[in-house]
Amino acid sequence: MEIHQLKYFMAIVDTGSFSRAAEYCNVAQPSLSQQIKKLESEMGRLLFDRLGRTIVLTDAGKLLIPKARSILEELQGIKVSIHSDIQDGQGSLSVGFIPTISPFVLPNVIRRFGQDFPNASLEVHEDLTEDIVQKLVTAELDVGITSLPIKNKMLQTEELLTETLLVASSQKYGIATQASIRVKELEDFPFIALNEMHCLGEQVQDFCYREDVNLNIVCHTSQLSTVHKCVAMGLGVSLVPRALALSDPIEGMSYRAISDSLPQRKIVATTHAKRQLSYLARQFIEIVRVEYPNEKSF
Amino acid sequence: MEIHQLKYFMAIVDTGSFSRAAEYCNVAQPSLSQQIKKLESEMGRLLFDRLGRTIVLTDAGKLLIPKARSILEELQGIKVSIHSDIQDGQGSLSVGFIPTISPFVLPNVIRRFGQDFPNASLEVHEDLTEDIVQKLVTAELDVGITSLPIKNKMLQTEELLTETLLVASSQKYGIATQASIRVKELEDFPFIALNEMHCLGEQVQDFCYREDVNLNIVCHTSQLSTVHKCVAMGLGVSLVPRALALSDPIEGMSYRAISDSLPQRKIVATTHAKRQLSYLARQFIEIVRVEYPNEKSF
DNA sequence: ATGTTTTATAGTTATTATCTATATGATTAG
DNA sequence: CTAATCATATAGATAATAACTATAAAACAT
Repeated sequence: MEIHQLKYFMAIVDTGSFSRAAEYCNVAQPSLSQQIKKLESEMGRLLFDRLGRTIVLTDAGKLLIPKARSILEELQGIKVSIHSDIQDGQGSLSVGFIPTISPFVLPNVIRRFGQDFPNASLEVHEDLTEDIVQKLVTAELDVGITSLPIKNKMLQTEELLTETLLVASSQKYGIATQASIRVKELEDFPFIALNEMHCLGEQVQDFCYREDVNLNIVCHTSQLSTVHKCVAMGLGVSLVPRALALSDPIEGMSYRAISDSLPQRKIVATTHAKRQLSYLARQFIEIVRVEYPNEKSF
Repeated sequence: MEIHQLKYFMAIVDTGSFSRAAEYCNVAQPSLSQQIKKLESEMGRLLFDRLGRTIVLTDAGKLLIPKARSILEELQGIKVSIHSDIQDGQGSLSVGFIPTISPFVLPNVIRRFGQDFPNASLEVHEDLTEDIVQKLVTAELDVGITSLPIKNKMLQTEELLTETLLVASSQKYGIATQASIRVKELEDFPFIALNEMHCLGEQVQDFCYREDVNLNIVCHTSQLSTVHKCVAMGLGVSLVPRALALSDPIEGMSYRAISDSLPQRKIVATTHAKRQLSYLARQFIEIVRVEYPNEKSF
């Protein structure tokens, strides 16, 4: 059964004749005769009784009408309907965050996305950069919110913001109240380090290496929140993302910028270079950009 | 947009690859590549992202899946569904009765048909033979319940029964109580005649002409029920269908067969010779055959 | 009867889906 | 890092098929 056969059938039904239907369909009349004959033989029943000059629907023909009409309408509407479904935010999106970003942005982003796209289904993964990269490559994820560098050349990144790392410390250390903090002063305090499995841990290491700072690391933890708590307990100081200070500040702690050299990380939306970004993905990235904590300055 | 394109699309979705889908569809792989490309260009959107070895659905692709599946299933089911709709008695039927039949059979036939085919829509016309013939020819009617002769050669008839005409009279006349009635005796009583516009009127005339009976017609009416009432009032006798006596006998009247020559009319189902009889039409004819009043004998 | 109209059939042409062969590009193995 | 392998895309040829032209057959109108 072919669509043009159903079209011809409906045209004959609507016009009441093969000839007029042929004209309407811009084909020659014998084409209709042939195609209807095919349709009839496929259905195993006549669709029309040919009474010489006039034709009449058989019972099978009558019953075919609503079905044929429905199929043609459905087909007709597909293109437009997909277009509007997309604008409607229908669809699914699978995104990944690294653990040193998700705590600050995930809640707001999920809420906002849910508000803006109630018909979309969102799947969120929290993973280390490495795993996110892998899942982006295999298309398990549509978008990854990570920090640079992303070295996989299958992927492309879109910069969202540059995030400063601030010196976090409790009041116990003088660094909390100094007029300004210089890089080299980091050596003077015990340091709470994030495990290198996190890109943030690496980034801090790299920064210190570049700045020739020899940290006095007294603790390695695998979670940023643990780092934060350790600092709050006065076990040492650390370098933490500005967003942490904005989103989850702990009472009595100070978060201060270094005056002579800013440690920074670039937050990016990472996607597969060969995949076209879906509408939802683009909108999601914009939501992250907007919802990323960014109010006051330090 | 063509059906095979949707089939290929779904096969690719189901198998996850062009090659496997091609195998599944029993076509070569390039055919799929081409047809999907066509589909994509018609939709104005990519359906798959080609990531080298693997492919991933785009958002448009994901949204197409349910629509394509629904259309294919609908198409798939059409043949069977029409078949079962017909067995289900779905459809419409337009039938005609002549006025000298309808009073006896219409009510029962309509009731029975409605019970047997609750999903069918029945349209009943009461018309003179001539009009029924015309409407059968133009296919306004599917079936006509008439009496012979039907001379139009576009039509065919199927015999339902042979109906005897009985001598109807009131007790006023001796004919009501005689041991037997002979044709010639009809001349001895005033006769109530049905207008010749009715085939029954003609049939009575013809019968009398053949039997060389000279009726003493005292009244011409255009309705059988009027004939009946006139006879009941003792204005004369008449020849009426057996079914009238069975269906609407009037208290105190006699309905008796002629002993030496039976006037009869053949009741037939008339249909267009070139139209195939629908299932409903066949069933309808059988219902008329069964429901036609036929209990006792006279 | 004759001309007109409508559908069906026959044979041909044109379209187009499919095929084979091969290129391109990506992942896997050595 | 190169070679082998696997998957999709492209090119050109072939085959299937829908469409065409011409004409027949049938039915209706004049």
